[in-house]
Amino acid sequence: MSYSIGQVAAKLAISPYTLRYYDKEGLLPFVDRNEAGRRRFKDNDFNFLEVIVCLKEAGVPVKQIGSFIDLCMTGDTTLQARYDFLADHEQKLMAKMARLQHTLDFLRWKKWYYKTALRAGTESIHYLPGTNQVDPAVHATFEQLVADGASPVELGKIE
Amino acid sequence: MSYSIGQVAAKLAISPYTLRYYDKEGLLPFVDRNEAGRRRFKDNDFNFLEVIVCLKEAGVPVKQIGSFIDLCMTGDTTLQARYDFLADHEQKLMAKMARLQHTLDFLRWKKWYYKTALRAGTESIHYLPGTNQVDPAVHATFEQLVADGASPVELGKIE
DNA sequence: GGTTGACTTAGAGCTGACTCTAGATTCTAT
DNA sequence: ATAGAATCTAGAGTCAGCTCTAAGTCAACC
Repeated sequence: MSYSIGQVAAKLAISPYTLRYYDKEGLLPFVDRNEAGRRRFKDNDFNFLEVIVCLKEAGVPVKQIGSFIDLCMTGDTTLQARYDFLADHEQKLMAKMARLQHTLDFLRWKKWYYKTALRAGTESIHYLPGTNQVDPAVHATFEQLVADGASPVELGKIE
Repeated sequence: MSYSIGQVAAKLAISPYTLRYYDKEGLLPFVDRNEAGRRRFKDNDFNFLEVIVCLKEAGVPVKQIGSFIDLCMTGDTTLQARYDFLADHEQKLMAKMARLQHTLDFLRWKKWYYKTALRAGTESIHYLPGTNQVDPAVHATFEQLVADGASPVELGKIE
């Protein structure tokens, strides 16, 4: 079974332009061509494409993905290097997810901030008396509610 | 207490160039200037800067962050819009984290793939007999191990 | 009083990742 | 057999998000 660039693009939900660009950047050295020079993707190529899509999603730059594919094409001597590459990006991705969790926590505290302001009809309930500056104690209040067992998600919900 | 652009840049670990760029894009309308026209950041400005950094980390484009700051400057009539904005990006961030979790799962399965190949000294243990194509059953084998209670993280570890 | 260093602006330059155009070729369906 | 759709390449264009340069201002120190 073989597939045209259009079929592969549809399956992966990316444009044929992008696939040609990836090819130009050396990400698709495994793709065959027919007599007319058109790309013919094999079933096994989807194993590579899956990896490419995964690394993209993980935020790995195209050039580095190219290096990984190079390793794949070189053979069994690069097995350790390929493992190390994946382990490295696993660590980076875990670090990123931890940062995103903090970001999410922050968004939830700010939602609570606006929810309470909305209930009061004005943001000024959070200001230091007589100023336009946010009282630093407001964040502490939120943190205390969470420490007392409230869910940040629930605290931010309206209704 | 007030801070120069350089001090703020150092505190946030971003370059003064970037801060000026954000200002140009309308993200810092709240920053005062001294008589000489130099930016003077106030303590309260860090509340805005925190939000900007958070939204950046969440992947919100600079222009959209500018719209949010506009809402903030407009006053209490925009409280609901600000809440909705944050709630929207909370949802988007949760969706992104779910995708990243799948990406992480994939990286772990591939680590296991290379770990087992390394143990055998050759990737060909994963190929269909007599071919250079990966046996689709290999992934199923990994999934079975996970279904039987193995941890994907442990399965990918070497030693 | 002169040098150094941090700051100012406008605007140019850079990078990554596409995205598209032009012009030619090939495949598919009637 | 021919129209229309899909593909090919080379190379140009686009966009976001910085990043830097140039030319000038200003404050601090020796």
